[in-house]
Amino acid sequence: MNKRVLLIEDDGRMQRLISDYLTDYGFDVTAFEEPKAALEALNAAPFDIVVLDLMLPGMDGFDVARRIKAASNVPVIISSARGDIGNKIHGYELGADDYLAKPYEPRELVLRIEAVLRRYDRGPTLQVSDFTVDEQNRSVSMEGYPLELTPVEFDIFLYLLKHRGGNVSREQIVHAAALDPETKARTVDMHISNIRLKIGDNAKEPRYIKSVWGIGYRFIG
Amino acid sequence: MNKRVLLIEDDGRMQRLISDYLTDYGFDVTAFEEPKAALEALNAAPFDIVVLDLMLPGMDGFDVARRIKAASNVPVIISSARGDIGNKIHGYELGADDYLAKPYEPRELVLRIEAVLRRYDRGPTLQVSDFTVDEQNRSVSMEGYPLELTPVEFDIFLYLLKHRGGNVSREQIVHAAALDPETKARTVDMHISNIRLKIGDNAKEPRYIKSVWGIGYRFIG
DNA sequence: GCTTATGTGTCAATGAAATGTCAAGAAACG
DNA sequence: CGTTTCTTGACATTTCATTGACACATAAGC
Repeated sequence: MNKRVLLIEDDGRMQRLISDYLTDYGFDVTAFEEPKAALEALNAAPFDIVVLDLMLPGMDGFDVARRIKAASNVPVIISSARGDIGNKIHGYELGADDYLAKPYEPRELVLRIEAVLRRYDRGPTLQVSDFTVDEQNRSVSMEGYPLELTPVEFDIFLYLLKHRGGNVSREQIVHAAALDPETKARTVDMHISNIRLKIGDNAKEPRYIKSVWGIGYRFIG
Repeated sequence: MNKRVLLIEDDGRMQRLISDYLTDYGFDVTAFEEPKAALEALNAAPFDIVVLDLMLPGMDGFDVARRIKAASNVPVIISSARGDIGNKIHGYELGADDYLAKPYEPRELVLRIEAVLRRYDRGPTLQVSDFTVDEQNRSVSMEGYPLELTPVEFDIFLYLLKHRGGNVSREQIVHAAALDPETKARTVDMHISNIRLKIGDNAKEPRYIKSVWGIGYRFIG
């Protein structure tokens, strides 16, 4: 099954060139000049990846990228005029998965697309201690066996893993899991308690999540 | 305070290029061609991030990465020859915080470094005598081994370290640890006593915290 | 040197505060 | 609706902070 590419590019000549090239390399390409139409298409049918040209008419390119990322978690590759460093930074902040400066070789685009898709197929797995985390899929496994963490538990656990070795306050945890800032300390403790249950840890002799009195918690690898 | 980057790269031309570029962007760069020397430097002084080139002489790059991660929880960005996907996966499994395929734009490296550092957001670490203090994390380690100080003990110890060589009164300590101003002298003594226990010091022949009769205490480095 | 007043070290008891977990209910989800 | 997830109060438990008590150390005066 060919991968489906959504191409948003206003220059007709360029669009045809890229489109043909990608098709030759076995992609199914759907191209739009209008970002609005592209967004509708994205809602109507799933795509595997979006290639977005930032120089677009009628709508700010960043806005398009933001909408795409808000609507789905499809990977996005942004292209724009060479040397536009501000855009480059902005692109990454928007969560673009790769960035390509114009003019570029079509072959380069193919490589980037393949690289990004590979990353997505098996999301960048974070490996810490006995745990493997696929951030894209929001899944965690422990020594190969999947853990069933709730959304909040996942966010908290991921935050702890990323700060392994360091102390993490309850405030940080509340923020990391996007909880109501007014959330009580006991709530965080409860989530930790539940996580500990699921990973077979206990508070008194922790193998993974240690309580730090007066501070919060710490993941010990 | 500039972020400190430890660069491990065996190609001299490349090393100079990257080094200069990072310096321009406000990083303090220490570069090594030999991984062994780099590991020693890492033990001697704290770095905020390590940039490691996998193609290294005399030692397997993976082994270096493993040792770095084993020795400290400093973030690591790995770079290696393009398309070496096996390495890429392997890199992530080692706990590398990001991966960069060669050849890459120096600017790209800067972006990745900033992204990783943002994720880590470590407070600056204070290094005094045998102790390393992360003020932000409120954690202390002694010769690499973590100390378990209570909140008040931490505040007091930090204050002593910051005033190493100088005398510190009980009143100052009470103030520094945000204790009730009415707190009795004996309370401060007790905290000092407990701290001394935890750092293996004793009152009579102090190696770290010396009592100054009639005045208070002094940290002797 | 001896005495005395005062400072310091640490034990042990107490009270204060943080944490672990239960269980009940509220909120989100399908 | 029924189920899952999230939140929070309640209570037990743990850990910490404080302080008096008393031994010991130090400085100053005689």
